[in-house]
Amino acid sequence: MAQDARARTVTMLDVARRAGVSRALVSIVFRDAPGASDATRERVRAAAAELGYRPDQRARLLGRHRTRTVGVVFGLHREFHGQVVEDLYRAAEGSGYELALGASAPSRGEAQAARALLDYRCEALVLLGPTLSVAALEDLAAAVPVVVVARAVRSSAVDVVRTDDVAGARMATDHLLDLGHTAVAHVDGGRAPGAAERRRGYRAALAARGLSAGARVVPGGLDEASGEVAAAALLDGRPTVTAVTAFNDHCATGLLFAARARGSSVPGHLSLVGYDDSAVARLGSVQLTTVAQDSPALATAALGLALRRLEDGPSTPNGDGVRDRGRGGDSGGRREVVVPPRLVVRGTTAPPR
Amino acid sequence: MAQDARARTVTMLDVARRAGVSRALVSIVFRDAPGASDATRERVRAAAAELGYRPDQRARLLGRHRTRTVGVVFGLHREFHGQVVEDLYRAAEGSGYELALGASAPSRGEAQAARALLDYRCEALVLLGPTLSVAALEDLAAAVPVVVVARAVRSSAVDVVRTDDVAGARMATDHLLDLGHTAVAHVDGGRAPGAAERRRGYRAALAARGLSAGARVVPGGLDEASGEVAAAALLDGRPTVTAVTAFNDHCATGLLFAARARGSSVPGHLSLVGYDDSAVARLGSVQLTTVAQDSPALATAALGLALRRLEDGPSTPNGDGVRDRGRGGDSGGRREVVVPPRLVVRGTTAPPR
DNA sequence: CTGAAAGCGCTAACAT
DNA sequence: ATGTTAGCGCTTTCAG
Repeated sequence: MAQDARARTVTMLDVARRAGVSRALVSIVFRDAPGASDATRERVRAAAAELGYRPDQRARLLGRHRTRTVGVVFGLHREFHGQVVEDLYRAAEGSGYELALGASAPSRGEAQAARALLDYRCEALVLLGPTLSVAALEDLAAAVPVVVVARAVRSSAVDVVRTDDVAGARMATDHLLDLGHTAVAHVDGGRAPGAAERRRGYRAALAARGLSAGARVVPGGLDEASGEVAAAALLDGRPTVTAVTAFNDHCATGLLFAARARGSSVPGHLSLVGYDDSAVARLGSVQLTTVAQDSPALATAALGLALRRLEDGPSTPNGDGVRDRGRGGDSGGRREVVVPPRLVVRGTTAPPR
Repeated sequence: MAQDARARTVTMLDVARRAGVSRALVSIVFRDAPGASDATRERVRAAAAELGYRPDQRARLLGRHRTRTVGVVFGLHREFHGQVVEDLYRAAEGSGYELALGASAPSRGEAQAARALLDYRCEALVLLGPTLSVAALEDLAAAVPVVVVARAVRSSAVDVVRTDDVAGARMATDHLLDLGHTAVAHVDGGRAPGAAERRRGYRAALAARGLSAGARVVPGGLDEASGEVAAAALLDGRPTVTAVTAFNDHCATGLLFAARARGSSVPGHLSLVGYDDSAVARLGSVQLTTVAQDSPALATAALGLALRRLEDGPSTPNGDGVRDRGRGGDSGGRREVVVPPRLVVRGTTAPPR
């Protein structure tokens, strides 16, 4: 029963006729706007259902002056981004706003994704761990409110929501130090968003115990392969460290595999802490000690900031209370929400032996 | 220099005025339609650039009768989907069609994602490994051409593009059998797309050597945790198998960790084959033998089928040659493209000892 | 090559 | 409560 002749698109007028009312009435019903009796609403909805009518979003958004759509740019290959996107959907539910996704990947730039989203007239942009230059971000911010998630951008043009990575890395390092380790290395994330902060947290922890001299930052990255490379630097020859904090769980996993492949047991010979509390970290047979980011909180805050910008627009001089120009003299008072991380102690960390 | 007063949206008319031409001209230029001198095009583009004009996609799509947009539904937490989506973008480049993303996740159903895409009037839908019922798929297919990727849907309502999973699983199993293993188990993917085929390929390989009696299918899944659970079933007590094929690399990774945690070496005590050739599989310290799916081919074929449906629409009775109603008497002749898998032999498989 | 004009499927005043 | 009527920003035909 394959209906090959695609039915002509059902329009509002069709529904109106079917229900014996005017088009405006149908519009009212579908917008849940006041001005229609319950009986009519019922009738219209029934007619629509029978015809399989669904309002055309393009037309809706065009007619309305606002799209009430927030664009989200995320990395297709970033596990953590998937989590945040899911939480953003949750956060958007019932907010009256829709989400539009723009994917970035090695072969598809973030700028391109963002531009495409703007072409659909998203009213705001949420960028997950963007690697865009500050100039590029400000460029986007010139068009719509921009919220950067998981990267500490120092620009008065964008809002920022991020985990306190300095604190996170510090917790991880302190945990190792508390266990008695004195030779702790950090495999960093290079130029990845958050990497600088995590390096800083690591160094701060060492400094606080007068161990700065022993700081050892090894080049890493955000995938497993980078952890593997770091393992070579760290473990080949006579091992000089007994513990490592890695940029993230992926990196830590690579390191873990590589360490075990070399016969060094974790946490026997080497203690290891990751970051992000990913799926692997939770495995019973991995039990990676890690620093968890509160993705729901990040998502909620990000969407919250975006919506606040939209609601207290420049066109609404006197908002309903909350004013966001709190500090400095810069117009708009860009905001930064910093979410605390949480250390999850599992099985890859133990006292040195 | 934060410009707080968002500039009023720049419209085509603004560009026209600035360039000293008519609106129609601007339209022509931006559509790359014939009817404007090179000099004029230049002038219009310049004016647009100065004003930062970007055509409004909503209006564009509304005015045009076609949206030339293909909707893609993918799983936010499926690493392989990310790969295919990236390849779909590549495939779409220069095709004259745009992609619109709809994400599914535990908290956001595929149907919901698909519906949202249809509300934007996508002309076709590409669904990656959907878990939707056949009825639901046919429902969608009633509205637009639907291409299902990575799942063997037996319905005349949708086109299908998939890896030959039976062959893939068989290659994996044969490889183990060729190495001399006789006790080979399969950790399956339950009800996941492709799981049934992979079970079948596994069984076929055993049957071909008269080993059917020793077939052992262990319940698994598509994440690491499922592999871990399977490991318990397989390795606790006296191990009864010397080799395992897993539903995918994630599952295999869980199994690998769990096996090593139990002190059974891979491939020493246990040979292991995954599926998908994911990032972890390629790690130097993992070197997982696996079955690779040709993601670029899948993406290209999927988009190709979708576009073919759109171009040889029912409204174009006599296409430019290719006819897709080849077999059976069903209207439309649904197509299926089966892409061959490729066995990648690495280090987790070895002869039994 | 240009300008006028109808229409895409809605929304949102404004009348009745 | 219900109908009428302009738009929204663009595409596309058609006569200049």
